[in-house]
Amino acid sequence: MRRYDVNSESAHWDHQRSGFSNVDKKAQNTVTSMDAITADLVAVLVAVSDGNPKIMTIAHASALPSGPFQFAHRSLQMGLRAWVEAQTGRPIGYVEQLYTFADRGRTGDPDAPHRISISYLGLTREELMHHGSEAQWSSWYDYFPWEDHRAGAPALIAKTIAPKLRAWAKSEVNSALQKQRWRRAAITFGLDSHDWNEELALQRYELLYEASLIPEAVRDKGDGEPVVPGRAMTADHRRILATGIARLRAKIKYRPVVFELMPADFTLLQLQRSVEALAGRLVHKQNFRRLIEQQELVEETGAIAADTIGRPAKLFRFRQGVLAERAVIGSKLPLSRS
Amino acid sequence: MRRYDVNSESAHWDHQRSGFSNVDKKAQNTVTSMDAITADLVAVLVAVSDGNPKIMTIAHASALPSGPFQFAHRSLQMGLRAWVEAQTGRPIGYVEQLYTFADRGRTGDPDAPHRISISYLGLTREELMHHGSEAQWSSWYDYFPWEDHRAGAPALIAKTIAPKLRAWAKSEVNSALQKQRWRRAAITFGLDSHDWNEELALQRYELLYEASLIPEAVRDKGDGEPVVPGRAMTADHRRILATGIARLRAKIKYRPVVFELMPADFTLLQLQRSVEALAGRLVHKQNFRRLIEQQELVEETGAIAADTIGRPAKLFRFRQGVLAERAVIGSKLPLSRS
DNA sequence: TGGCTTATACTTATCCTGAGCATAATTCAA
DNA sequence: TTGAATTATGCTCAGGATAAGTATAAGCCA
Repeated sequence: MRRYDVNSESAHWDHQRSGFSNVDKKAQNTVTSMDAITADLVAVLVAVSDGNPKIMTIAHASALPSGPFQFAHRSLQMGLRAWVEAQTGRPIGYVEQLYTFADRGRTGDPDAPHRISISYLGLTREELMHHGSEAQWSSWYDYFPWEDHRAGAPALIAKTIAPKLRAWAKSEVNSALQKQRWRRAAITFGLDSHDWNEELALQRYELLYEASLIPEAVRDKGDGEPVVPGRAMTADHRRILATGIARLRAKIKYRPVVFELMPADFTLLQLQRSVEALAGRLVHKQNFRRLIEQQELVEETGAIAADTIGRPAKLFRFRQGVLAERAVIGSKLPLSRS
Repeated sequence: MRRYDVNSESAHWDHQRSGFSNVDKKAQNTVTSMDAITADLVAVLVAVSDGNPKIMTIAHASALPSGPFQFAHRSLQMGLRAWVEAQTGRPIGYVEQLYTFADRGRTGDPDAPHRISISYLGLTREELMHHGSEAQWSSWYDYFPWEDHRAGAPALIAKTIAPKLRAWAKSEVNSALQKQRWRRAAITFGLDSHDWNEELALQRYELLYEASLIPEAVRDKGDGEPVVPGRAMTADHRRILATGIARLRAKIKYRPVVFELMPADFTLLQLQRSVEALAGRLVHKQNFRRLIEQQELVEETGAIAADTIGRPAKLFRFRQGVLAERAVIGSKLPLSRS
């Protein structure tokens, strides 16, 4: 049974054996040409500005910032931090590891040496960046136009994606698998009375890749035709970005990470707009406020927002205390006392 | 501000710069002696039997199964799958990546070549294993005796851990940091009116390591005295195990992964016992059943459990359908319709 | 001033959760 | 054979969280 998970590699389910055994562990401290690999650190560095989610890109917005993990780095995360600081001139607050990829199939060349990509999600404020390098901010919806549902489901889903996926499903001869293909499409893209689930960003990308509807698939597999809009990236960077988006969308629901993207003072509407930008959908204003306040995530600064339209809003700041208080995560087990 | 997260590396917060830049990406396809590293795959392979959580270990239960990632492997996950199949004689169902570590500080030798550990969590049924190799099953509470709260908080927390952590906090001269140390101890170990949170397994291990109360810390750092019971492991394997435990404890709450550990047919009590074994705490029986049934995770087989004490229980099986239906994860955002 | 915009308070029905009571169906030992 | 022990299962009940909306406040601008 194939599984889809935010964290899953595309797991081909063949059962080939290899000579891999845990017994011969002794002689592995020497780097042989067979085992030697290189590791890249890849960053999904996120900011929000003007109510849009941005990511840092390089090479004319065609790649995520990445660089080799080097001997000088004491640890992976420090390697990444050092690199981001060199880019931005400032330390970033929040960094978490995303996923480690090593899929030769994705690079085209089957004889290529193993190259591992260790990807990270980083959150920062755009204001902290100094420009001028080849690095720039790009909206992540440039790469995933089907992910922005703030103004309703984008037209391209009904117009392009759904029909193409239906055709892709139909092209499978086995009728059970055919049904399964369409079911998967319907679930991930919210078709056929299924609700849209913003957390499935990675699954959607994987599906479009499998159906050969995006440039990366055509490039890697040599078949199909890229018909779905959205800017591609080098190597599997767009896949890594999808992983980051999915992770962040899941995380903002149970951890106060949005504040990493906010200025020190903000109104509740600004906060809401940031959340909406990340989630790609709108939230209920009054209930959003109730949620924020009841969780005691913020406190009033006393000041009032200037130069606004409509009734001026109070300014809030993040209550630093919660980071220490809240190791507590929501338990969904019906615990017993005794 | 230091953060604690299930996924965080122990992040030393110094701001050293390095020569790491994303500009010199071109010449990186050749493996130089500086950049060359080796990658190990490490598996936290979990089963439940006799109501206890087991992990597969090697080397007389002192290490997690691990082996080098080799050229023959098409992808990381396939390398791991191949390896586990060779060990168990059967494919495993559920595999997910845990974390990638590369912390030289933990190996003792500061000049050691970079060695990356890519760890995975795998779930299986003990019955599927063939024995006879150096591999064996061990209860994970042998390594983390303070994690089992099924019979109430273990005595060693109040008797040994809490006093030692208090002393560790006191040994800090800066009074603010001193307070912070104790606060952290209290939160992670459920002291001072804080509730026990079973998901903080990794944070607890990290704390004991920092406080030099376990053998690994003494081995790596050369100070302190290991006073807390619990079997140690080679390298940072116990840390990886803690990561796996934390991940699994979090995951059983929102994904139906427990069933990977169950036989085909089971009673609801058996299911409950498995969850309790993993979570390390007891759950409310009636509410647990309501939760399971309301989510339509299981269906009756029609049969009835034999050879039991008390009223015989119906047998259930996992409804395979849910894996296809439930891409849906709980949304905690107050979404709006319009 | 009236209309537009945003902020914020409050209401209402519904669902979910924690906690426990009550009863059913067995085994086992006196 | 009876009752204690043990497990299974049905049901209730209160409180809190959630979804959805109504109502009012406080600014701007034409």
